[in-house]
Amino acid sequence: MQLLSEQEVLRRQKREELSKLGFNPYPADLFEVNVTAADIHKNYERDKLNYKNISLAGRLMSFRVMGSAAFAELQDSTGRVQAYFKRDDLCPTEDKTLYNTVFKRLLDIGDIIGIKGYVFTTQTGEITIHVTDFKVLTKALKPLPIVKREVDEAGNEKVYDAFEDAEQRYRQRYVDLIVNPDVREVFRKRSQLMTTIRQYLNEKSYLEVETPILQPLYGGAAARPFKTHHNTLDMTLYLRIANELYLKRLIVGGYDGVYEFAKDFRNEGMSRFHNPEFTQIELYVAYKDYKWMMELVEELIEKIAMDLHGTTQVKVGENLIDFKRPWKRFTMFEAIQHFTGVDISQLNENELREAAQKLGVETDSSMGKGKLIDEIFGEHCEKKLIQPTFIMDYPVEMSPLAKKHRSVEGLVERFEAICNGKEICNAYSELNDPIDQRKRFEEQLELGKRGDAEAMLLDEDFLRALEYGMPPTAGLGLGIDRLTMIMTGQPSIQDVLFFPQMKPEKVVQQATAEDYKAVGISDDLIPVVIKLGFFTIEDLKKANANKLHNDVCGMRKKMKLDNVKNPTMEEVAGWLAS
RNA sequence: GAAUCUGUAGCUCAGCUGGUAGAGCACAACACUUUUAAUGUUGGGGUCCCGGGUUCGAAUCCCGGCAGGUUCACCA
Repeated sequence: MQLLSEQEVLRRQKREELSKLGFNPYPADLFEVNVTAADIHKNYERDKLNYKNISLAGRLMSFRVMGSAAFAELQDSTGRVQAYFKRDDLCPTEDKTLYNTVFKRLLDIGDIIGIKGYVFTTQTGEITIHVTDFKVLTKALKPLPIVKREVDEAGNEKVYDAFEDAEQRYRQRYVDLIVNPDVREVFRKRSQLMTTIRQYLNEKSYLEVETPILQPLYGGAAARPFKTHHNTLDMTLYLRIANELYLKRLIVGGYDGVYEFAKDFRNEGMSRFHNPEFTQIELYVAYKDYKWMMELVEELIEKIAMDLHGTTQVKVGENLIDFKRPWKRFTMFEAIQHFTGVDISQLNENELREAAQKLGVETDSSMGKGKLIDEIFGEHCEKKLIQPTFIMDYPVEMSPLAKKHRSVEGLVERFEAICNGKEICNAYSELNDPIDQRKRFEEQLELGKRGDAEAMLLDEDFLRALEYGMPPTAGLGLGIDRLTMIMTGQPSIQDVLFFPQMKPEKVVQQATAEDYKAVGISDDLIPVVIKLGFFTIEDLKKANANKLHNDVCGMRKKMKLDNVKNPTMEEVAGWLAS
């Protein structure tokens, strides 16, 4: 048995009443739509003749009833439009049921209806649909949060009773999308962003591919995986943490360029920058290097900004970020020198550790050269890089899949683009020397043995592929969620995922109607017992029979259930004894 | 994982030093033929997150849970 609020009960009654009057609250037949709200607002003024006979469907979002005439707002996928309902137009005969009963009494905010009519402009200047006929398309049983907006003379929008509780918005994203148009817009932009990337890469004739999500060995990144089991094969499988090694196999196979929008899964902490599943696009192009890839990233992301905003400048929180090419470029050593004044490029491990400590970076003995450099960078540089910036040439220890630098010992050909203090992409000249790659994997295995839970595994099949020969290749991983956060100015990753991962909703313990009946409580009295706070039979059994009898009779009266007979003392005792 | 804040009506929130809950919107009824946060009058609606404790008495104080936000740490 479900506990319903007064409004939910009422809407269920209205649903019944509609049916009785012959209005199916959930009709099966299609409703012909020939216009959208946005279309009307955009084109009506200069093309009035075309809006004499329109048909539109949407959700009722507000009512302003004034006796025999009323205004309502209808929301479709493109926005809202006002509709005018006039009793004598809707009901030209003596029978005023359609207006008086169906429209005024049985419709609620949240219901979905279809209307037919013509467009006009009201005395106050609002473009409005004069409704000549309407049809109930879906009765909503739950009330929506009512968010009211007012636009003042300066054009500033004021929002009243905003629906902004993050938990409710994420758990019931459908409600969030209904009442918060800016949320709908964020996800539209996310989709546009992916379309722009796809078009850009397709124009270059790169192939969009799909590779396994269930992998017997996880690889391509340093992260802890989700583990699962295949019954028929009776084997452990992992949800991918990256698709890098599979895409490179395809480059070995002879494609010049491959990319995949990949859902990756990492079994790690959650925060406003981390969701257990996230989307990354990975791209591999043969015969290119990381410098070439930098040019591509600049061009692609500048294009995304233009497509989404019509400008290269995007406001993110307090910062105005400009994606206009060319972006600033630093080697990692240059960046550290720039922000700390210390040149660490010639230091050995002990000198590095000393330098790190002087700079206030916490160190421990397990940290090698690469880790130390990375820590200094993370502590002193990354957060300060607001405008898009390329950081190039990383220590080899941090990058087991990247090719050794063409001219500097101890580094690899790798870059990251940092924007708004966060990494948005990561790219290398890919390591294609199978002997070197095997050595790097073996070093990772050593790290694993020392307890590094994120160390990579050795992938024999991947090495076999490299042994057949992979051309020099540039590779890129670009985080779609993080890029969307920046491009839409959203502060947390949950705001760019429709359904972010959350702890399960707590389910309130609740006995069913059958449970109550089983102990001998009649249908009529079940709501009374629930109202008294006995949500489980267990709770009920603990009650004192005299008090329970008294309470039930009292509550029955309070709930004005005049048709329901009070139980006898013996009956109540029977509930508890059964 | 740590620190910190929050949890009261369908929604947004008040509720002081403890005295069995309030507002606005939403809902119901009535009035109202171009309103726009429509308006006016009247009314209904609460597991005050859950469980303990202190007390004559707890939404309020204490302890423990649960859920969420923020910041930090690890990771993209």
